[in-house]
Amino acid sequence: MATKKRRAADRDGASPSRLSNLSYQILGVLLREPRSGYDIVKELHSFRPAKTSQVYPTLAELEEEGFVTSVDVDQKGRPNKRVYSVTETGKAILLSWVGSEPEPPTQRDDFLTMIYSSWMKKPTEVVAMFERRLVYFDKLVESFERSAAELRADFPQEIQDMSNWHFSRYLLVLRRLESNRHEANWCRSVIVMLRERMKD
Amino acid sequence: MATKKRRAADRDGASPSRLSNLSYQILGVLLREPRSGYDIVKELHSFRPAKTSQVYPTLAELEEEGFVTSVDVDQKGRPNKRVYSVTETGKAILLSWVGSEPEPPTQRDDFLTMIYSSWMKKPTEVVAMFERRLVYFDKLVESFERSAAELRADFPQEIQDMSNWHFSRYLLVLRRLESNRHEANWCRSVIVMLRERMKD
DNA sequence: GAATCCATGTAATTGGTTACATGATTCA
DNA sequence: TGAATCATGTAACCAATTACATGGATTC
Repeated sequence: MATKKRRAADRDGASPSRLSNLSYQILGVLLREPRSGYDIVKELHSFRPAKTSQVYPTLAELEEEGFVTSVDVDQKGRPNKRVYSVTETGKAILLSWVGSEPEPPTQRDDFLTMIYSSWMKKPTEVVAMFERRLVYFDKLVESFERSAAELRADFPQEIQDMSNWHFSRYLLVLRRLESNRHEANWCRSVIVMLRERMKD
Repeated sequence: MATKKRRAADRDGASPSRLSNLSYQILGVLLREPRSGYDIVKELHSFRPAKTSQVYPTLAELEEEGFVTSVDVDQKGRPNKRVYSVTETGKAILLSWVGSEPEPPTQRDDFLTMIYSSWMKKPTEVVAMFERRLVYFDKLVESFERSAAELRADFPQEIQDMSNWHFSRYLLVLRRLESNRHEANWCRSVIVMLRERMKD
C-alpha cells in the first residue's frame, strides 16, 4: 500500500490526462529499446537535455503508474543497473499523445535578450558578440554534420524506412543541422550588415 | 526596515552576481522607456512571453535591490498604475551583462518529441502532423511580415540607426521572420519527401 | 448581457537546475 | 595520483504556469 508520492490530479483518484513532455520523451526512448536511467540521460543529451536528478524520479513515477517496468541487472566490474521498458499501457498513452495538438514551442536564449539592449553598446562590441555566436553555431553545425554522416554510414537502409526508428532519428538530426546552419548564416549576414553601417 | 523577501545569495549580505534572464529582459524594456507591469507583459508577449504572476514579483525584487524605481500614476476612467524606470545602477548591471558569455539557448518543442516517436505512426498521420505544423508557422510568418512592414513604415530612419532602440527591435523581428520561414520550409520539404516515400 | 481591456497582485503547483552523497573501475 | 565513466538517487532551490481574487470602463 505504499503510495510514495503522487501528483495533485492523481490524489483524487483521477489519472493524469497529460504527462509531462519529459515523460513522453522517456517513453519514446524506451520504446526504441530498453535502457537504464543513466543511458536515457546520455541518449537525451543532445536532443532534449535532462539531468539525472529529474530523470530518475520521473522513471519512478512512470513505473508507479504502470507505464514502464524495470528489471535489475547484475554487472561485474561496474555498478548494477535497473533496465526499464515500456508496457502496453505506456505505449498506448504515448501513441495517443503523438499526433495530438502540440503546445506551441518555446525558446530561451540569453543572446537574444542581450541583442534586445544592444543598441546601447558600441557597434564594435555588438559585432564581437555576433562573431562569438557564429563560432558557437559553426561548431554545432560541424558536430551535427558528423552525426548525420555517421548515421548514413551505419544505417544506410534503416534511415530510408519510415517505420524504423532510425528514420525519425535521422530526420531530427538533419533538422538540427539545418536550423543551426541557418542560425550561423544569420550571424554572418548581420556581421556584414553591421560592418557596412559602421563605415558611414 | 521591511526586508520582505530575499533570495539565498542575498541573505548573507552578498549581492546576487547574476539576475534571472527575465530581470535583464525587464530592465531592457524599461531602458527603452518607462512602463507599468501591465505594459511590460504586453511588450514581451511576442518576443519573450511572461505572465503577470511572474512579472510583478520580479519588478518588486528589482525595486528592492535598487535597479528600478516607480511612481504611482493616477488615471481617470481606468485603474491607477505604477510606472517603473531603470536607475543608473540598473542600467550599469544590464550593460555589463549584455556582451558577457550567454548561456547556450534551450528550446522545448512538443512537436519534435512527437516526431521522435513518429516511426510508430501511420505515414499518412505523420504527413498530417507536418501539415498542421506548416499552417501554424505560415501564420507566424505572415504576422512577422506585417510587424516588419509596420516598422519600416513607422520608423524608416530609426531602424537604420544602430544606436536607436528601433534598430535592435527591427533586427529581432527580421530574425524571427526568417527562422519561422525556415521552419515552415522544413515542413514543406519533409512533406514532399514523405509523400515520395509513400508511393513505394 | 457577455466579453475584453485596463491594472495589480497572491497561492499552489510543476518543471528544471545545482549541490550533495556514494563507490567501484578504467585510463592517462 | 587524479580524472572520467558507470550507476542511482535525495534535498534545496529557482523558474514558470495555473488558478484565484478584485473591479471599473468600454465594446459587441
